Amino acid sequence: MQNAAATPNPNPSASRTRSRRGEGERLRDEVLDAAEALLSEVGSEDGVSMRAVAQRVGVSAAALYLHFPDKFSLMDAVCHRGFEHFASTIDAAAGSAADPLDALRRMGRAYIEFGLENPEKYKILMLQGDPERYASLPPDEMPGMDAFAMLVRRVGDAMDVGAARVADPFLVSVGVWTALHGIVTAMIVMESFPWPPVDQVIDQVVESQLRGLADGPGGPRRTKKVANRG
Amino acid sequence: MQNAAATPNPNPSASRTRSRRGEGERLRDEVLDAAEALLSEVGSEDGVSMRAVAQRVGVSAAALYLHFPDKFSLMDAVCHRGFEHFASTIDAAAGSAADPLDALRRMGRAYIEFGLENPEKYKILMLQGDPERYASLPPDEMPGMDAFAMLVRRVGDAMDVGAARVADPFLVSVGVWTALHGIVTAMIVMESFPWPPVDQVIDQVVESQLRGLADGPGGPRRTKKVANRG
DNA sequence: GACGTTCAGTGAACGCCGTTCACTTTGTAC
DNA sequence: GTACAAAGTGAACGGCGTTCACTGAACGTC
Repeated sequence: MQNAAATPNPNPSASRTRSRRGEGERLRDEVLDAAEALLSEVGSEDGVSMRAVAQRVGVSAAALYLHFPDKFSLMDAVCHRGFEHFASTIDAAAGSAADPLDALRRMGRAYIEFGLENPEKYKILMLQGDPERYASLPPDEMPGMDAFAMLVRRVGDAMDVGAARVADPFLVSVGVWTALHGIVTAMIVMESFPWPPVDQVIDQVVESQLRGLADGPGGPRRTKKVANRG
Repeated sequence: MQNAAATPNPNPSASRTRSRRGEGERLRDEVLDAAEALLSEVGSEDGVSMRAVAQRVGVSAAALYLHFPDKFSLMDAVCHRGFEHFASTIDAAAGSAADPLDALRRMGRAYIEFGLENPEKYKILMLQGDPERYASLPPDEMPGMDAFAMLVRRVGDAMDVGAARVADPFLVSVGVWTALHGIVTAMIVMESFPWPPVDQVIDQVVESQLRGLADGPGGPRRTKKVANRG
């Protein structure tokens, strides 16, 4: 029985030379690289130990604490580095859209694709919420908050130009986002579920959300009160 | 800084007397009770250690291994005990419905409520998927599979009586379920998100899924091919 | 070129964890 | 009374995150 974390260092310590004076930050990047590689090899946060990361870099475990106060911060940094362009990627996807509703459709696809391409990071960032440290952050420092703000804006746009029913854009955005989040989460975690082809699932979720947004001649089935929020 | 797991045994060992011959199973239930209590106090699987469970029961840590081969099995048993009536609760919710579409609405609400009332267990069961052990289970042994099968049947019913657009019931059910799952997951994990009142969110998600299901005079915006699946 | 400082990093330890195993205690059947 | 099996113990193993006193090299200064 093999354990990926126990695999001897593929980049052994012999190769690493101590940083020169003033180059201490070099280690920080090396650590992030090693942690990221280890994470995607092992697939879960628990499988990535500080000792294993250190060994792969070719450094003692204590050295990691020169740059990260604890393991949580290290994993956090890894994930944030991976999600640096999350919001902009999603927003860019909307760029080539024909109309605001189409923009939302493209954003939805981009969100799901991004999540499925970075499963370990998505899991850690969005599912691991250590209530003590994460959940107590101010809302605007939460992981996908900038991406969410864009979604709210886009939903508002769609309503402004009459492409979507008038409703509370915040509430609608919560619905859209949780639906996207649900599909990413479920597909990541429950690998053995007999998922239909991913494109079909994306279509199903995104389209049904959009149908909900823009219901045509039938008119709204229910009136929602419009509210303003941050 | 206090650690709930380190709290001294509120049911100290003095009170427990060794089981009589043939009563070994007694310990099993006591362990499950203690683990469940600890889990809901601490809120995460990691916070529940075998030693802490044992201490609370008033027994050595090794004794737990007489009834559970490892920690995973213990947590699994705790969660399954909590979710024993998951499927039936959800199905019961549909019982009093006026029509098949209303039945789906009530099931959705029941699903979300059940999840929000058992957050730790929902997290472990649905989010912790240890790929090595869980994900490789045969599909019909996955946690909520019986509940999902009911959903597929109900969606099929709605289509049969003409209450919903004709489509692939399996695919539609995946969409409905992932949406419900998304909202439960997100609300459990991201506590500090400025959630709208839970009833509004439930309405938003469930209704938009149902609007997608039953689109009236406008007719289907897109045709889906109908497929059959186990 | 010796000196002190400071940066970059080490090695051993602490207390926790899941798990194992040789062992004891206890009740019962013969 | 004795043998046996069930019920449970205690100490240990290796791994974990983290801390802390310490070291060796590089640099500015005299």
